[in-house]
Amino acid sequence: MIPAMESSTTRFIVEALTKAIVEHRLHPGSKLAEQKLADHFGVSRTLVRQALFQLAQNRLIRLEPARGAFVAAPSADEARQVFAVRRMLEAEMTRAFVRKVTPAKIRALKEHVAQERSAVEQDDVPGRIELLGDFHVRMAELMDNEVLAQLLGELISRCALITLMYQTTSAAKHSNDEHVDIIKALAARDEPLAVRLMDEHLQHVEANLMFDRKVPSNDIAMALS
Amino acid sequence: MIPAMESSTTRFIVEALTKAIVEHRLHPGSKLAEQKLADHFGVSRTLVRQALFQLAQNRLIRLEPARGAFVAAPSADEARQVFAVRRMLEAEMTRAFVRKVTPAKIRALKEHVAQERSAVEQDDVPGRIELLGDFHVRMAELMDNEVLAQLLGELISRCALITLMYQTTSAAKHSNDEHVDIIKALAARDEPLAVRLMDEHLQHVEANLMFDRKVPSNDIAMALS
DNA sequence: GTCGACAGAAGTGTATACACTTTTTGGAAA
DNA sequence: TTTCCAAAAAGTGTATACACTTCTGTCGAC
Repeated sequence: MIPAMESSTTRFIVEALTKAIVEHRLHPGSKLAEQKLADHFGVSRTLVRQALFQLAQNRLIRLEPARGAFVAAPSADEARQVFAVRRMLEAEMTRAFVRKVTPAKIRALKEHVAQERSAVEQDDVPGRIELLGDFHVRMAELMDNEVLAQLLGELISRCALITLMYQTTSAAKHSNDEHVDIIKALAARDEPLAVRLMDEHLQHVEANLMFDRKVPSNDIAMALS
Repeated sequence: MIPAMESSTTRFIVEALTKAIVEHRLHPGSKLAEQKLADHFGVSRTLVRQALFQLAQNRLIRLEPARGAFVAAPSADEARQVFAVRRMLEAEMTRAFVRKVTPAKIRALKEHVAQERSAVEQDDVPGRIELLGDFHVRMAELMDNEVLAQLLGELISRCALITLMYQTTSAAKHSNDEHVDIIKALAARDEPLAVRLMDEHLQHVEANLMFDRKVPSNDIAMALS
């Protein structure tokens, strides 16, 4: 390990693991053994541990004392809470967005939705999940509020895990359609409609989750390769 | 260091440092040298580093590569963003609270406000800051949404740092009074009024910050500009 | 006197060592 | 075969070692 690697090594590990978890290559409940991860990334356990601590703060993994790290398996109850917070935050975000809307912003959102559509149509599951979530982050970014964007990003990471645990494939197209409708309302500066559509959209996403589905457990070497 | 200390040692360090930062015993910009902290807490740098990483994720400190950790000094712009997010989140939280209000919840809030008042009257600055912030966290907790409570808690920690950097003493009493008014509106189940009061309250808190006050910063460039 | 270079000190970044805990395993007893 | 227990293996938690970077202060060139 070259020391001048800027310490963003940890960040790299965090992102690789986040991606693997969010894209479901690492299943909820899987054990993340430090030495195995260290070997895989070619670093010492030190850096892996730092990364695991960060992931634990993001609630993507669970750390059990003296037992190790496990990919988080959010309960249905936690899922409901996360969605409740998202609805609160995004309702107001939508309001604020309408008040500050510009043609350029609408264009940016439309472009994003087009990408979504193509991912949905190609049945690109990981890409689809990421893009459908990013729609909401993109809105936050367009409001020039990094704090909001980052917070929402974290919430949506948690949602992605939940979504991938529970979401049916058929719901994706529906989400994409709803995004289109939301943009129309935003462009029309119809605040009540936009807020209502956003709220209903999030309720639909939540309602379509299948909380009774069973989740498998798997091995890390395969998922990260 | 006894190994069976459960690894909550790190948590202890995080909390001690958080308290010190939020109570302004560590000034924004101060350097946090790992070995000094390690000596102070009687542990190795390993645990201190873990704690510093966590604090960095909470935005209470800033980590500069190869240079070390410094107590964060949120910019006025960041303060505005944080408050914008709080207003979004808490407006909706207030709405939801009104819909789920019970006499017991009102009683809990009233009790809390009484504590606030006593801290304000005794000029207990750290206690006052903590309690005034906790009012909002308490509301979140009363809604049985841990995710919301924790998120708001983090936001308010950041606000506490901002507040302590910028808030005038006189504003505290005002905040306390506004909390009383909010509770009245909640008890009366007057949703529009409660939401409006909460929004105005947060705007007042923000407006009363003195962004032009010179902060005791170690950053020479800023101090001399 | 000012500037720059260099040596040492101080400090961070990563790896490794070691103590302790949990899990696994192998076999003996029932 | 099943159950239980002990010993080994594997794994986590913390401390320490060492390489590298940044800072500081001195000394010589100008």
